[in-house]
Amino acid sequence: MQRLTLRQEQLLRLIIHEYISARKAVGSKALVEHYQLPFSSATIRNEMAELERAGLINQPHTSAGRVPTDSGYRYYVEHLIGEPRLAPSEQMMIRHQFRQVEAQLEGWMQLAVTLLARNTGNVSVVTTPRAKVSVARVKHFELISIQEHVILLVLVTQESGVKQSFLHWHEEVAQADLRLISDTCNARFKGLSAAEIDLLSEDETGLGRLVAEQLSERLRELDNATSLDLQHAGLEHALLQPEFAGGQAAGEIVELLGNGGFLSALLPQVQPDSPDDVQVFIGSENSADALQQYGIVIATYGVRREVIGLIGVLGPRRMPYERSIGSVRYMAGLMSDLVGRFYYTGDYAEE
Amino acid sequence: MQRLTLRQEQLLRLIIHEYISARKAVGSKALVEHYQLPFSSATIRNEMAELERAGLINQPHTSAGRVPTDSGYRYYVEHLIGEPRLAPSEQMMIRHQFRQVEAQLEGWMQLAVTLLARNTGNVSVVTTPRAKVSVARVKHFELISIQEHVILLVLVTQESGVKQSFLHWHEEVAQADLRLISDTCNARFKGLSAAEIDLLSEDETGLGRLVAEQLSERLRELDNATSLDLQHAGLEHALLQPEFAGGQAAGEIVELLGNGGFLSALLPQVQPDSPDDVQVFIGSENSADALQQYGIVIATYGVRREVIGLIGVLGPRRMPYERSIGSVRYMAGLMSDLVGRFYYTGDYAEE
DNA sequence: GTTAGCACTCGGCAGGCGAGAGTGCTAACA
DNA sequence: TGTTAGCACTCTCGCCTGCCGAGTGCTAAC
Repeated sequence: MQRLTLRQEQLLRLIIHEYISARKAVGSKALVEHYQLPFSSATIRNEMAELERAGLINQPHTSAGRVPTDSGYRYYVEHLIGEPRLAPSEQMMIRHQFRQVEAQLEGWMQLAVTLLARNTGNVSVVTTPRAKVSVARVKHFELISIQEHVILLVLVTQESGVKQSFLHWHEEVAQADLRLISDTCNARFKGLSAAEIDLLSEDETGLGRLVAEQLSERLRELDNATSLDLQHAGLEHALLQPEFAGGQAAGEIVELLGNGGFLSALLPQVQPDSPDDVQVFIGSENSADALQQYGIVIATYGVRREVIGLIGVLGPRRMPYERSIGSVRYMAGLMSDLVGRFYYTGDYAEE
Repeated sequence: MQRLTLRQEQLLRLIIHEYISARKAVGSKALVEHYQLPFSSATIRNEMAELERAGLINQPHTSAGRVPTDSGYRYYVEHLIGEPRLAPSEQMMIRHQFRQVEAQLEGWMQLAVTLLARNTGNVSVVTTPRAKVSVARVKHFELISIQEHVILLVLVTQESGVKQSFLHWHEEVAQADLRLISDTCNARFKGLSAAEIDLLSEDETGLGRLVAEQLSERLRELDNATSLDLQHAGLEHALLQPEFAGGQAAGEIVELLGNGGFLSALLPQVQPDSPDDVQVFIGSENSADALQQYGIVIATYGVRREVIGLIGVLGPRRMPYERSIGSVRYMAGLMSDLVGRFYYTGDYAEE
């Protein structure tokens, strides 16, 4: 696509801004008045005709105003907004809020997704960061007596995954005895994968066998954890958008977010290797049918190439891309930072 | 309120059923035709006038059909549906699904809320069961090395609560050393509450002090856990109801469920001491303003009087009460059963 | 290159109208 | 006494119609 003239670009920008905030097709006259342009509406009309020929805007019907097309938004995102950053004051406010919260992953995710939704006025989503390696192996586990018949098993894998589960056993076992069992089993199973434990577990008897079975089961859960779990916030923003106000569309977006449909539609098109870099998908640019009516601003976060999560914003195609991109970029960077410390370095207290 | 005649009761039942399924005001003629009543529409009209005088139904406007009032639904729930039970085949199907899932609380809650939503065609909610005792005390904890600077702390309280958190420490500590530390600290802190640990922690140094601080923090979190956390499912059902289809109402219900507003509005009016017994709140019967437009069917579940959770259904006033009450009662019983075994007895495998 | 003017298009809205559903009342009937 | 048929009346809803205004493209003049 060839580059537009400066005036055309500014015009496109104005059309998009106006359409985003007023959510109805924008006409030449209204545009001139509202922004006090130094041209008459007729001139604007000529330019608009040009933009329409270029496929960047179109009219829903004759004698209506113009509405940006997907390519129009694309041009805007590529050429007209540069690399938006959050204002320093906003960055400070966000960092401040993160300092208030417990230094734990769930808290960070919860806070990030909430702030992002509030900041962009749209639905925002975040996934847990996941290691990319595929076969989980035992690093260490502990057994803790909870109640008469209930034992807690805590498993840590070599990839720093943590998993806990409850064992039920027919008789009470003292904590000291649990320790003996866990010591021998730890020695035996250290470094093994689910399949390898299965081979050994047949030789085990009694509680040891139950432990082996549980370990194997948990490891397999980690292995099969293709389903990154998705958290979202700000759903109410989307429901207030006229695009999704009808019961039909509202139901669709809720289902999309609720049952994993969103992730499985989104994942194939996300480049996992552009850390902290924001990717934008506008309407028909989405490969999955289910996403055709949305605009998506998403980034990966994590540590180097080892653990990767997603964080981003989901909204109607008519979305404040500039602000969204800035916010998502900042949030992804912040989350990468936090997860990095969390996985690899010392205390978070002094910031 | 005085009792109605048999025919009036049947009529009320029909009106409610018809209104629930067809969701528009029901008229005398349509009723006679649809259910092939052995009376003419004129007779039905007379009876309807009587029901209206009793305040059980009313007309939205002259020459419209009749719509049940809150008192109408109340009469229906009290006198016309008895003690609905789920069909045995449905019970079996549900139990079967529970057998497929990991024997853990989160899994059960997730499954229960999903099934309940599907079964009733409405939004369903569930909270974690919480012990009613107020001060948490250490029973046992373990320290597990995760990575160079990261240690996992798993805490079990005397009330069988489990809490985990990550510690960051400036140097690597071998698992064996962690065990030494945890042994001495366990001996020292066993049976203590947050406040009591705070007193001792000043004498501690090094890692022991960090552990003490963390333990105290986690215990306080358990103490202050007034905010039962709420899970919900089936939101899409509500959004498809015409009552909530507008963006306005849709936004309200999402916010209600999303930020704790629902629980804080509901809790004051729920009787906590009627275990497994279903409570119904219809429209204006709800004490909180925010709930006036909803019908709520809710039950407590848990173990004796010690741990109590909520499970139930939220929908428009026009809600299938009979089916909802049956489903909620069954689910609450099932959850009580599961939680009971989980906290107090042996294996769940054989059902 | 810009602008004023003009004829034209079309969505949205208000108003009028008729159909249909529903009601209460009255009088007749079993 | 309870039930029913008939009737006059009311009100909503959907449909049509005509008008208003916003917006457009084109042309001619500056």
